[in-house]
Amino acid sequence: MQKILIVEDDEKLRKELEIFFTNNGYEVESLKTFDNTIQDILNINSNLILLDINLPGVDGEYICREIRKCSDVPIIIITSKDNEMDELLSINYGADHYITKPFNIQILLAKTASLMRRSNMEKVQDKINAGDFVVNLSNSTIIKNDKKIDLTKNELKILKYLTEQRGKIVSREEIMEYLWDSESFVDDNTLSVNMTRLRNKLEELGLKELIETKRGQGYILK
Amino acid sequence: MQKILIVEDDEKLRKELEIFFTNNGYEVESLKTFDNTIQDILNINSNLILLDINLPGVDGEYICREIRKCSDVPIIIITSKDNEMDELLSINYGADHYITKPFNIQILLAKTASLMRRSNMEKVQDKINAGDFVVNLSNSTIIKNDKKIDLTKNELKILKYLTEQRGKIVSREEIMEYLWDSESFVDDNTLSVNMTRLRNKLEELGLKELIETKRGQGYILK
DNA sequence: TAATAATCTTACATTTTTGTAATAATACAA
DNA sequence: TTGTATTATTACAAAAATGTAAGATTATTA
Repeated sequence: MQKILIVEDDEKLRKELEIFFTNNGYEVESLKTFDNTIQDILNINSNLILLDINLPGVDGEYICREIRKCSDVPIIIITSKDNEMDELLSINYGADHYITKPFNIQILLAKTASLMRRSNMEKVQDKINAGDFVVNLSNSTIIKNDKKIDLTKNELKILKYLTEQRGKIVSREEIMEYLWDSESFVDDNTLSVNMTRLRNKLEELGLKELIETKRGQGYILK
Repeated sequence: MQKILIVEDDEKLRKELEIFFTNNGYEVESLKTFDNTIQDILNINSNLILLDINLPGVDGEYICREIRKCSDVPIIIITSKDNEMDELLSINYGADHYITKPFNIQILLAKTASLMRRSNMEKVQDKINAGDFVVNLSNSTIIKNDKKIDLTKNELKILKYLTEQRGKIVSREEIMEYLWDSESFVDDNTLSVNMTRLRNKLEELGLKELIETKRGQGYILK
């Protein structure tokens, strides 16, 4: 169940929001005192924060920034001032959306749902979709159509590196540094060997000549 | 250089946007005819799309959904109707933001910048930041403070799985299915062994008793 | 408390991954 | 074309990862 944290001093509005979001299937928690706001907010592990920017004796902008230092939780700012500077500021200090009082609560609901959906999807994006194939980082596999092949740690790293810079030439030195942290001194030829191994697996998937050698310059993933 | 694609039939507004974004350091491309809109949009590889929802003879909602099928590019909807249904709809069919004409162009600039920043960060999120430690999927390592330890494929998968559901109890069966695809029939005890190995590495990092056994139920990452 | 079932630990054999060495192939310049 | 530097390939040995077996712990319940 998704949890929404409400940080709002106006008791009437707070209650209204609590009831509304509870009725719409969310778990709701809210802050009623504001003398230790940042700590309180960070202690409550929520999926979205509804934050009134004009709390008594609290710098809302500062709070927003502090939250952002520790967390990517979506933040919706509630403001009562309708001028544009407010909007600009809220964008700049890390909030994901703002609404001005009074607001339409159905729109707020749609926006919270949309932000949470996005934030959930962002959780761990561990697949690189390269169009003609997909690299799965946590399984260490490459998938094309319905064929799947396991990659070893080295093969995965090379392929990931090249895929991220698809279309660019990547030097052998760069790849070697990425592979071996330039700690242990590994023979230059070892890269060639690993390259061959990767290429063989790619060819098993029908990805022939995906990695092209640019003699004297490096490799390029086409 | 970031590229913005403008899809707007009002020539005056289109020109204005082109000039404005060009002056602000973006590469701008725009659609002037709308008889093959979806294909045109998909062919132009842009970092953000500014889409007028009321194009002559074109269903903007449909376009938006079609784009979403193929791409996660941020979409900002331009609408002239100021009623709420429009906003709700735009949220639901995949747009990231909407603006109503006439709009303040500085606010639009801020919003485009913010959406593009977010979308760029989303590219490959291959690290799980768990607060007290970080799991790096492409290196297959776990990092705490400045200490780094290599994880094997199995250890990584178990830790990833538990971390993603931190605070929840995860059954042994679930983990085993995740580890071995329920293809090969691996002994139940093998999980225990892998668990021990992972726990030993975690302890090397000072992460003692991070994974707790819930006898009869599974494991929980605290 | 004793019996039982669940989980843990350790040691070991097998398989996989990795790096190196020796040799081959290739592209490019003289 | 020939010589040279760069990259590729193959085979092999060392290292790492993995699964299994056997026995040890631990929690739960009768």
